[in-house]
Amino acid sequence: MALSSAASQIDRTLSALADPSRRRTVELLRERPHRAGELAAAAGLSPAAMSRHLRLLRQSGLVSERHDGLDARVRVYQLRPEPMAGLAQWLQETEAMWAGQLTAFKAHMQALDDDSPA
Amino acid sequence: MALSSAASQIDRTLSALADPSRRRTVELLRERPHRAGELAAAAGLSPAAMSRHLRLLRQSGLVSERHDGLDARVRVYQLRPEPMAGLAQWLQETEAMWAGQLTAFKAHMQALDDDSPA
DNA sequence: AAACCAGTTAACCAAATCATTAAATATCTC
DNA sequence: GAGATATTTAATGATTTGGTTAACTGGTTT
Repeated sequence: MALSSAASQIDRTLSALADPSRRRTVELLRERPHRAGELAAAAGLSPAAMSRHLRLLRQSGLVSERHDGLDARVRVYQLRPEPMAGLAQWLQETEAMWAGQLTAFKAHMQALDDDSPA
Repeated sequence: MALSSAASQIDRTLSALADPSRRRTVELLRERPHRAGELAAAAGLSPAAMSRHLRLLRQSGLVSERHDGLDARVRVYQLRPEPMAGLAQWLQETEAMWAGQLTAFKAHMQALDDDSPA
């Protein structure tokens, strides 16, 4: 199994998400795709700064870029599922040791969910 | 809900995990608690460097420290579940978005289907 | 008590990181 | 074609980060 490459992908994902501006950007993107300019404004950054963050997010595989159909100047960014899924899996491996505690926690959350109306 | 405080805890967790040496350390700790010296040797770091990483991991809430019962000089580090669970939950919110997009996609297809007939 | 051992802290340095401003690339609109 | 617009890239500078070595703190051993 290619553990080392998987590991370095986790590293890339984590260091990409470590920056608050990039994490904010990802949170915006998980609602829906956004234009680069929208992201810059919403994150309170200059277009240049956001562009650099987006390049890093692209290189880390967290986002994909496409050109808008109507106006080819605008670039639309979208979240890619793979790195997040990989990180989730890494976390699950970590959580295995807490199986007992987590089972209790999940049972608690499940109980809360069950309270929610149909 | 205290989103901002929860957010900054996520930030602390992510930036703590972003460093490869610290991520390696966490991977060692998720098998079992370790002494500081063991962690330094296993991660290929000087005791001083590892000590600084452990301080940061402690401050971020990812690990707890205790003194060994027999030899009070040695410090045993252990993984704490809360920050990892918080990060897992944040990731789940992302997965919810995939489900949401899929739902939207299906709705879109449904709308097309409704247009199609006869 | 003297020497030793586990670990942390302090001071210092090199490398990485992030924002900013200015210039460059396309692309659109008139 | 002449601007305006959306975004990226380059150059620069300040801040942060991670490692090293050397001193320091407690605790142990003999």
